[in-house]
Amino acid sequence: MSRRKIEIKKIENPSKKQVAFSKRKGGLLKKAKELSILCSADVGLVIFSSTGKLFTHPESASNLERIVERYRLVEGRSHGEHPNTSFQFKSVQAENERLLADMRHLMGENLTQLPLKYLDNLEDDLKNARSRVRLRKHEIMDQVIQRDEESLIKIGEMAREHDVLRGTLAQLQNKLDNCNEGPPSDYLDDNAFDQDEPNHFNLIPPIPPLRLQPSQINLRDADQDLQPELRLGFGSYYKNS
Amino acid sequence: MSRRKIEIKKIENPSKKQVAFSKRKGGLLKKAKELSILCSADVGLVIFSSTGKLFTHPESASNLERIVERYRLVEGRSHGEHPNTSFQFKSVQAENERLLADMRHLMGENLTQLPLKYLDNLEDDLKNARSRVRLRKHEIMDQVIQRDEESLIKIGEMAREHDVLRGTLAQLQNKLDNCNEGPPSDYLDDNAFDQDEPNHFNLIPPIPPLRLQPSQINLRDADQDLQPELRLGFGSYYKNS
DNA sequence: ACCTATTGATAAAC
DNA sequence: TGTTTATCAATAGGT
Repeated sequence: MSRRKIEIKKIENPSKKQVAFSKRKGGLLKKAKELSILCSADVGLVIFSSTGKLFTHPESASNLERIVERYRLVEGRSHGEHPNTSFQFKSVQAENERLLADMRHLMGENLTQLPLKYLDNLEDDLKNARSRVRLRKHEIMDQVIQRDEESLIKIGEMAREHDVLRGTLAQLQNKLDNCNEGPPSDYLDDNAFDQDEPNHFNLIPPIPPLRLQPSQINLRDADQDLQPELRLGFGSYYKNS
Repeated sequence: MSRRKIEIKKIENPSKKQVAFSKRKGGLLKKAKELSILCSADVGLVIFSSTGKLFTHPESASNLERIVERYRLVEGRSHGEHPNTSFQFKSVQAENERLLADMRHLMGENLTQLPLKYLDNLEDDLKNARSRVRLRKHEIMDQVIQRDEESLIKIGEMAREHDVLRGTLAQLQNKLDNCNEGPPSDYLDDNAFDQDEPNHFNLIPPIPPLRLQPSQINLRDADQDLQPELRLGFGSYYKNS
């Protein structure tokens, strides 16, 4: 429905996916509303974006809740299920189990019962995930490198300023020394450096001049022995079955 | 969207309403499915016709039930009116959140807040997982190939036996024909082939001899267009945080 | 249910 | 995110 026909399969490009989601969500909600109005139908629509954001028709939660209840009533009747209080808990628990199973698969575990086609998809997902992770790593590394370069420049500038200040300071110190040997003078203003204490320039320790060091950061090989707390916490989610 | 623009208001004509409902219901369900596939979104749609008939996406009641539960969780959470406030429930829910977060990372999503070290570990995990998946795939493929070869051998043996049997059968047929032209004979025993019916060898249709076909199975490229239900159901497990 | 003129939805580009 | 535009898809009305 647009400039070009698209195949109905998962959009990998996150940006395109987001745009498509936004547009199609709007279209779907609109059509849901139209159907409900035109045909006096009870239409309930819930949409979770892949980022977990919720959108519904109708917008009113209580109205949607009514439709959900109606659905439960009809569906429960055909399956002999009754909406008891523990249902929610069971449902969350069941979702947990599914998540755990998928998670294990994503970690390359418990693969023995999976059909070849599923494994093929899994490998594909892992490949895509890894390339996204690599992309993000490179983004971060580029940022760090850029910040590093900027820092070096900044440090250079500061070093030069610092040298100038030291020079000035030395001059002032000399003049002060001369003054102490001769009559008092007002060359120095107590507030010139916003000091709380009176002048004790001769007590200021000599500051070594800043010099740039060639800083070779090897981001790739750094920290091969990573902190355990930075590992995926997956292993800790295993349950006894 | 059609021959004439229509106003979005209740269709009074029952016949037109029924036609419109049928068409638009199909379109809505189709678009719901498309959105869920294209954008990895969790989409639940229930439609009650004005006559009370129920249509849903997804068609599977358990999958829709899961989405409904997810909706309830999110909606209840935001309104603080969740009836089930037991500690157990909350803990399962919290575990769910953790699983989801890790899951997203394993799918290469929501990476922006992760530190470089974590990403490094993640990439490592993904690499290892993928190699395990590949290993398992190859195991399966090797099994299939081996079974295939064994089957070919077996078929070869059976084909040879079959030829022998056909030869014998032809001989017997000839003899029987000769007997029918001449005096009766007892060359043939009714039970020789364990038949329920009396001999009607000339009624047995000719069986074409089995011959081996070179069977080139391309396991790698087979089924590139995989069934969506074989995909990881990850997208559908997202929740609001 | 099928047909098709027309409106509506939307992918790509900005 | 919003707007525009060229296309593709859905569908109202007719058969």
